[in-house]
Amino acid sequence: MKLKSHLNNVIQDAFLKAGIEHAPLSVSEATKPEFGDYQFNGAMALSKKLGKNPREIAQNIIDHLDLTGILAKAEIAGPGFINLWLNPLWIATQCHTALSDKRLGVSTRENPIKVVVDYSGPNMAKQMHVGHLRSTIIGDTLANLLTFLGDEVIRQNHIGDWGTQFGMLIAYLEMKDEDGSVSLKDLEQFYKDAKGEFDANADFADKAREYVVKIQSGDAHCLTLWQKFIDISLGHCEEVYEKLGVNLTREDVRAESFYNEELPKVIESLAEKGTLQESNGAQCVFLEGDEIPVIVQKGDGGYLYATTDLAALRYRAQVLGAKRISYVVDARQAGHFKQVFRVAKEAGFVPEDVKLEHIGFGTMMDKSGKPFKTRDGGTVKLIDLLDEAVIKARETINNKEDYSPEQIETLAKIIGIGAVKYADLSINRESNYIFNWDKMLSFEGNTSLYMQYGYARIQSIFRKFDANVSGEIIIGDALEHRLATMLLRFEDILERAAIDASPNQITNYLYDLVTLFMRFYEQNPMLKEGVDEQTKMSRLQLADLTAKTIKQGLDILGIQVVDKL
RNA sequence: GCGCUUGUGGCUCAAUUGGAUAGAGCAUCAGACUUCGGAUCUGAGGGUUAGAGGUUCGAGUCCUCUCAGGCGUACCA
Repeated sequence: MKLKSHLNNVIQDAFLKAGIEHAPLSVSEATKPEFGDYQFNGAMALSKKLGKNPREIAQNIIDHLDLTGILAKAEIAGPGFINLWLNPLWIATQCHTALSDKRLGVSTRENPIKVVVDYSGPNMAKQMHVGHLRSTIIGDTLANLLTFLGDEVIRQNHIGDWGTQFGMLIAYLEMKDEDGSVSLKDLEQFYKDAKGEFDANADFADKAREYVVKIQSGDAHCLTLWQKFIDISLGHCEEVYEKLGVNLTREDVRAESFYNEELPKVIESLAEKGTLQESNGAQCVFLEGDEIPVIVQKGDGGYLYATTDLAALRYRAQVLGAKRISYVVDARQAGHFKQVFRVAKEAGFVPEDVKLEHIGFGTMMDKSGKPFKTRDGGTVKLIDLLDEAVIKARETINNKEDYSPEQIETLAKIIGIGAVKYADLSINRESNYIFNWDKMLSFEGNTSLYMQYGYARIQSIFRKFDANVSGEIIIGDALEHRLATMLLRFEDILERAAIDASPNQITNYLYDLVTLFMRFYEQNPMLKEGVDEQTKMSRLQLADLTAKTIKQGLDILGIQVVDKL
């Protein structure tokens, strides 16, 4: 239900009838219940243009407003606000329709586009650490969201599988263990050991350097070893994705090395366009207004990540045909992407109409506000963090005696992983955020557990009711009115979140929805004595739609629900 | 130095992108029918939105300056 769009049409219609010529202006949600459901503030904005006082304009609009369909009432307030009340009958009908729809009334795009979402991007030389968490879950949510709305989403996992450190790693792999599966169990340690050997053993260091050259020149033996190393390392990542419930597969992997043979061509193309300049031995693109150039080829002939990113941009725009390319990468790389995007457009690698965006995010901090580290200052492995989340979740539910150990385990995973993801997704993407176990695993406040509790509570009602729900939805009081309206806002919220790539708009909505439902639940009994049949059926349907909306919303965030907590 | 970015109750975060009296949750205090799941709900106190100017009908939001923090600043990714 594109609620706002419907309301805007009504307003626009009134514009026409009132003889106001102006580009469409949008309604917004009312800031308070006393001010109705929606408000239109355009009269004030029009005041200067039309040379009339805003209240007069507002009155003119109201006089021509259709109050027979969506709207029930409109009032002028303050300097020229128009407060709008939705028609309860209309709301009820829409909720009823949404309930019978698998997509809860959310339409699919009329004009879907191809969108590349680049996220996660772990380095194969090391185990995934907390630094990859945000990219992985924000990116996955964005991909889920756009898929749900109907876009053709192409997930791209730009893994780091190339570079000098791989010479060292595969040389060590060969020396240490033919099979590889044993010694790679702990990649972090493997890396440290290899580095240790590199520093201590001159022969080994030579061999490592030799291997770098060999891989890059396509030596079959070295490439086989390298491939083996990547396979195992990627396997570790997939274990993490599995635990996280993230929808990334091998098919989504387009590694750095995938673009290798494109790199010289990128340089060539830039040279042809005449944008390339040599500076201190390196090949650079100087952008107007930027002091620092984009270096695309080092003095020694090697390529840099800007080169790879340019190749990837060209591939995504020209081969994959993407119209929107979103990079979910740490905010600190804003400068890099700004430059690379400009170069890509100016060089014609990416057509003008393709939207390039860097979806930046802040750093994860500990309780004291410092970057998240282990006690001894090392990076926290993602897998350890997730395991700890499950353990902590288990502690919060260990007083449940009617569950089997298996059920507890399943529940702990859903709660623990959900908490980690929700905590991250529920804060503004661009700011740093404080990682706090106690807060994220709480039943209170804006947490996944509170949403899951709300959902389970509704399921409990239906377990008890255990019959078919039928009949109409009747908006009986102000709370039902608000709840029903909130439910109809779902699509608008998703749409907004998709445009801004900001999952926290979804979590904010879900939190408001669940809070509202809890109040409704306290005040509007369904199965208690003395509730007439019609009211019962109506309220049950509102509860049902609430539960389905929570479930769908969390599903987009990659978080599961359970019928019983 | 230059550039980007952040600053909102004691703490953690919102604020529909310029709208009405800046909202939640923790924490504190006070309440709720022998509970459709009390893992809940209701209420109270707590704010000069870092500071100073400006733009306009209207500013937490936009502009300028100041203060304080974070990050980035050519051959790592």
